[in-house]
Order: sequence, then structure tokens, then C-alpha cells
Amino acid sequence: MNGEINTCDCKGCELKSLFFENIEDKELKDICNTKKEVFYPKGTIITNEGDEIKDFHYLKTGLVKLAKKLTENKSQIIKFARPLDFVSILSIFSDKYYQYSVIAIEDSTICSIDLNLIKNIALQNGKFTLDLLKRMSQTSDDIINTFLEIRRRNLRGRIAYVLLYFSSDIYNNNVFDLPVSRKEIAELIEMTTENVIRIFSEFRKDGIISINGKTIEILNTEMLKKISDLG
Amino acid sequence: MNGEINTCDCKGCELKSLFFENIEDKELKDICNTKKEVFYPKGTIITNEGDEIKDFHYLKTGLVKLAKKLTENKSQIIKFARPLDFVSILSIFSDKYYQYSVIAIEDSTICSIDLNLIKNIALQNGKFTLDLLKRMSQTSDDIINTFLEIRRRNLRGRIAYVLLYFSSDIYNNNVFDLPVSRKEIAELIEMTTENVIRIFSEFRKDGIISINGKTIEILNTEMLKKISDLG
DNA sequence: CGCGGCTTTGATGTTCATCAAGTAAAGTGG
DNA sequence: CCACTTTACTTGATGAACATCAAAGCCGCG
Repeated sequence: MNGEINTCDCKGCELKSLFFENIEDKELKDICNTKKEVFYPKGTIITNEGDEIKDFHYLKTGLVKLAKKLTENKSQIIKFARPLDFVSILSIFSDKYYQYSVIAIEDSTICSIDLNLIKNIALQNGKFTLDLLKRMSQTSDDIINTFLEIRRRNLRGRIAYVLLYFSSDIYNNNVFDLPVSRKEIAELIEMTTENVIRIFSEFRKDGIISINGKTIEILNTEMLKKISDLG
Repeated sequence: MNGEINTCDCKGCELKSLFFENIEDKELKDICNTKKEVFYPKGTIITNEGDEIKDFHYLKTGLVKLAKKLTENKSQIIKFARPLDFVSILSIFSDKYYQYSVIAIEDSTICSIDLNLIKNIALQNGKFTLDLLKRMSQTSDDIINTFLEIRRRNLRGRIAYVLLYFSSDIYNNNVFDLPVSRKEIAELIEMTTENVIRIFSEFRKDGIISINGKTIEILNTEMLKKISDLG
């Protein structure tokens, strides 16, 4: 352990303000000294369903999906996640193995911290652990709530819900590039790819949206909200 | 604060071994002195969606459902829960208000502990907080997993899944009294009451189950598993 | 340039919700 | 405790919503 070779930059990391607000300098230093940043190209698997959980993951840049594989070419998507939005926290305190996979949809960078280190800090530092608790509670509430919202809607309502989700929650803009395929949308809201496309086309014909490949513009937000609410 | 009027019996409570394994005597005493046990007759609301979260609840006896109301006579059920199974832990560390209601399906007894007390102990006692974390992780994993299992099945598969759930997970017996109505099953697995009944009848005609009001016997477990897996 | 995956549209049949109507069971008040 | 009311259960008929199958164009990538 020879002195000052660490160029630890965690103090300015957005994850710190998000997650490690109430942490001792010593603890943060331990994290910084052992953390690893890994780059995952689009399409690669970050964690695989069934693998042993060893690290605490945080998405620094990119876009990922949390998914369960059903067959070779069919999955169920639990949620999409952006930085600040995805911190691997579900399962990691209760399970030895991952319950689902995390896959990079766009090029992504993951910051990875040894889970035992996190657990040790949690044992010592009540404030930090309560922050963890709070964060986990938010994450699972959000997932459960989205599941309920989706499952009570018919297909048109689901598509409207997803379009509003991207437009309002993610991009805050009426025009946006869909970051996911039609198939992935289908796997998120439990329907077939064909019907995702079909309803996109219907909405286009009805003048509610315009479509150009991955680029979507919402022309009639009110109508879309109505379909989402009634569907 | 006059001396020894407390007849605290928490030390033998099953909740202690489940949840408060790693807790100081002083902390347990605080809990015991302030806890309240309340009886809720069948059908009554224990906590109401939108109400302020003030207490940490634990189901001592009975059966409850966690549900979200959609209209006057339509709900979505998140899960059923028995003692040892239900500890109100979702949302309570992240939210000020309940995201869903808890309703007694059978006569139930709830042990209620001031949430601020729990939070204070959590700040002091890292082991206890990690136990909380673990428990919450299990609970939300379980709910999310069940949602995924249900939503990927067709109606026959869902009914088979639910019947196996009661038979295997809850009663550990081929014969059992359904503790819930057909409507409640429908609200758990997102289908209509009529179709729950219809598929029950189909299974009966096919010799897979026998039905006598609320009493159900599973005659052909293998077939039911096959339907659950393939549906 | 060709292969495989993604997208699109149409035709077809199955699955499922809705409507209707009746029976059984379970509360409720006199 | 019994008539009455309400809620739960059941079955059938019908049409709408949805999945499946098929076929073709498109795009990116090796």
C-alpha cells in the first residue's frame, strides 16, 4: 500500500450526490480505490440472469434494459434505464444470483463497486443504509406501478402510454428518436411486434403522431393522453 | 415515566425472529412500549391508498390483499399476504403516502409500530437496517417476479398458475378452501370474473380439479403444471 | 453484395371481454 | 328467524381485440 498513486475523482461524481450523500471521507476513499469503470458496446450483456452478484453497478453513460429471457428470441423487459435512473439495487441484498439480465441498448459505461465493501459501509453507517433503503423503495415502487399501469390498458392504451413515457419522462420533447426497437417495446408492454407497428401506423393515419424510422413526433398530445387514459 | 407498568411480550413474537433479530434490548423495549395491536374484521380497510404513512405494519393473524382501486367496483390486486408474509415495507421509506390499499380478506390482527421509531433505530443500528434492506429486496423481487410470470401466460395458464400457487405455496395440500373470491382472482391476474369461472369449469370438466363452492381439489397436478408452463 | 435482423402490411382464426339472464349464497333489518 | 336485498357465482351467445402466419421491402453490417 504505497501512498499517493490514486487519482480518485469520485467526489465530483453525480452518483455521489445521488447515493453517497451521507458517507464518510474514508468510506468514499475506499470506494474510489477499488471501483472499476467498464465500457459495454451496444448490444452486449452487462449482467446475465443467473450469474453470481458480486458488484454494485451504476450506469454512468448510455442506456440499458432489464430483462428476463423466455426463449432464444423472446424476452420480457422489466424497464429501460438511463444514468441516474439505473443503479443495480434490486435483488442484490437478498439474492446470491441475478434474477434478470442487464443489457446495453446503447454504448454504455458502468461503474462497478465491490458489493462487500458496500455492505460493510452499510453496517457502519446508518444514514447511508437508510439512503439505500429509500432508493430501493423508490425503484421497486416505480417498477410495480408501471406494471400496473401497463397491464390495465388495452394495446392502443399501452402504446399511447409508452409514447408519452418517452416524450414526457425521458426526452421532454414532442420529437424524439426511439432508442429501442419495435420488438423491445413489444417486450416491455407484453404484446406482439406486429401489433406495435400496426398501432403506430394507426396513430400515424389518424394524425396523432408522425413516424420516420426511429424518429417520432407527437402531433396531438391531448388525443394521445385520452387514448392512454381510456384504453 | 413511572417504572414497571409494561407487560412487554415482544421477545417471543415471531416478528422479532423474522425482522428484529439484530436489535438491542433497549430498542426492542422502545418498540414494545409503543406498539399497538389492532383488530380488523373481514372486508375492512387497514390502510387506504393516499393516506399518510405513519406506522410500520405487521400482519399477526389473518389474510390481506394489497390493491389499487381503479373504479368504484374494480381494482387491481398486487398480492395476497399471510402473516410472516406481509410486513408493510414497500413505499414506507420512500413515500409520504400509501401507493395502494391494504384490505383484510379474513379477520386480521395488525401490529403497528411508529415509523419514526423504526427510522431512528435504523439510523443507529446498521445490522438491523441491512435486515430491512434484505427483506424489502425479497418482497419487491417476489412481486415483480410474480407479475412477470402472470403476464406471460394466457388465461388458462394464469388460472393453472394461481391454483398451483394456493396448493403448493400457501396450503401445501391438494385440497384447500379458496380464501378469495373469483373476482379477486380475476383482479390478481388481470382477467374477467366470468373467465375465471369459465376456466374453473373447463378444468372441472377435464377432470383436472373438482370444485365445491370455495373448496378446490387438484386431481391432476401434472396436467395443471403442463398448462401453467405452456399457457 | 448478400445475409440476417428489423419493419411493414394483409389475411385469418383464436382468444378473450362484454352483455344478458338466471341460480345460489350471504348479509340485513324487522 | 325469516323475508328481503344484495353480492357472488354460473352459463351461453356474440362480437371485438388480439395473436399468428405469410410475404415482401428495408437497412446495416461483414
